Amino acid sequence: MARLSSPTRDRILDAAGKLFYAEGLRAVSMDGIAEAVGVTKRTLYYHFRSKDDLIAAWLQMRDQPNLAVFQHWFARSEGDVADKVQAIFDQLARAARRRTWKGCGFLRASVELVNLPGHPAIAAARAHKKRVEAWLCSVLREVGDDMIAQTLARQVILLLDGAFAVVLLHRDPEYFEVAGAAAAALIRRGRHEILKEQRRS
Amino acid sequence: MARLSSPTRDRILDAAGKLFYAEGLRAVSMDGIAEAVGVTKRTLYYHFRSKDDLIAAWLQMRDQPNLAVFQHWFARSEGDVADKVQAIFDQLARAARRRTWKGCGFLRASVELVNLPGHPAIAAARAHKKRVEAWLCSVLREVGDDMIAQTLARQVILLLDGAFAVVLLHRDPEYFEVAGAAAAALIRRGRHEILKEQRRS
DNA sequence: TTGAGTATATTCACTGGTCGGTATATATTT
DNA sequence: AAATATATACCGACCAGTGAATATACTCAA
Repeated sequence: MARLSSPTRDRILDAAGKLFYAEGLRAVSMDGIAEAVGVTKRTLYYHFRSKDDLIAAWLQMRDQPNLAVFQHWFARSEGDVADKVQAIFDQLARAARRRTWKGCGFLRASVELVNLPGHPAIAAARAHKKRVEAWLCSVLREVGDDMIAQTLARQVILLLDGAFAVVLLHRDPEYFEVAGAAAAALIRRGRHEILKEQRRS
Repeated sequence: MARLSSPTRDRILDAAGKLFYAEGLRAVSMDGIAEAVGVTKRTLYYHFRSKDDLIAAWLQMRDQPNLAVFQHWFARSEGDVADKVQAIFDQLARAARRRTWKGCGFLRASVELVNLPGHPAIAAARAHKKRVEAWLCSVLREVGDDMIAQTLARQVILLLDGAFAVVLLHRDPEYFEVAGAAAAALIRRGRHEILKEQRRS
């Protein structure tokens, strides 16, 4: 039986993930992955039951690190919450200038697997995006009550994923900055409404 | 030589488009399309040079009608510009409740063809999204000057495409409503800034 | 310490099926 | 007869996945 962790398994996940992100899930064959890892295709099927399993394992593996990058960018930056959220978009604009940048692997997977609604990779993508949304909600809690924070978190997520899609299409990182400005404006407006309510009471 | 228009050609485009939208570009084979049209595969290749050509022709054909739907929803609705833009999101929320809804075909094509940057379908998708953005810019011109209108148009596009992506992932049409509220808020804020400047002068 | 036995890990060679695309022939229309 | 349009049958390449054999590493009794 294959173990849950082994050097070979990690090498497979790493190489396969790079290929999936660079070329797309369906554009990458198991033969191609095997060659990239320097291993026979049979070894792939020793460590993973199927290609679909490998895809899902890759996305599950990326969940925590991806969220950690957002949290890092947020924590490192100066200013109020709106500034810190905007900093995430600025960093993404920088990343998107690299030729190797190809958008969000989770969103892309959900598009490529749109005809397989029960695919485990889609569940992984959903879980990841919900974790990001929940984290945003927690840091936006200082702006307003639960409902305001939740709505703002959703709006930020919409701008974030919108920028992923639009920048991938037009290859124009400026959209990340425009999205960041919109996110900051919405957050400040949320805070503003609270101040208005405080004055009222 | 194949003509630019013929009943058979139209039937192919129609059936192929439905399949592409429902299943994804790579998940649909030319054999499958031929069977759906009720025609031999050879006939497909008489009317279209390749599968890639067929994909591009489908997206080019969808450009104008898709934009027209947005314009129709905008024109039919009551209220100011912010309300009318929000109405587009509300209508999309309604559409997304259908089981057959699968997001935006243009965005999905750009994701599926991410490893073929020069693909004609990507050019078609870019042109379509830019046309939508330009139209939004023209209707937002009444809110502020060219720069304000352009920024707002981009922010609306970001929320629109973000909602396409997020709703496709979570299958939760509510995100369209949240996105519409954000778009309306940003537009009203744009108008508000103008009023402030007018007061100042 | 060694050697038999066992679980783990990997290789080679292969399969059935699907894919995009085509060579050739044949209708149908002008 | 010439141009347009469709059908039959086929090709080589690629794809996900597998059967059988083998190498490596660990376990434990003599």
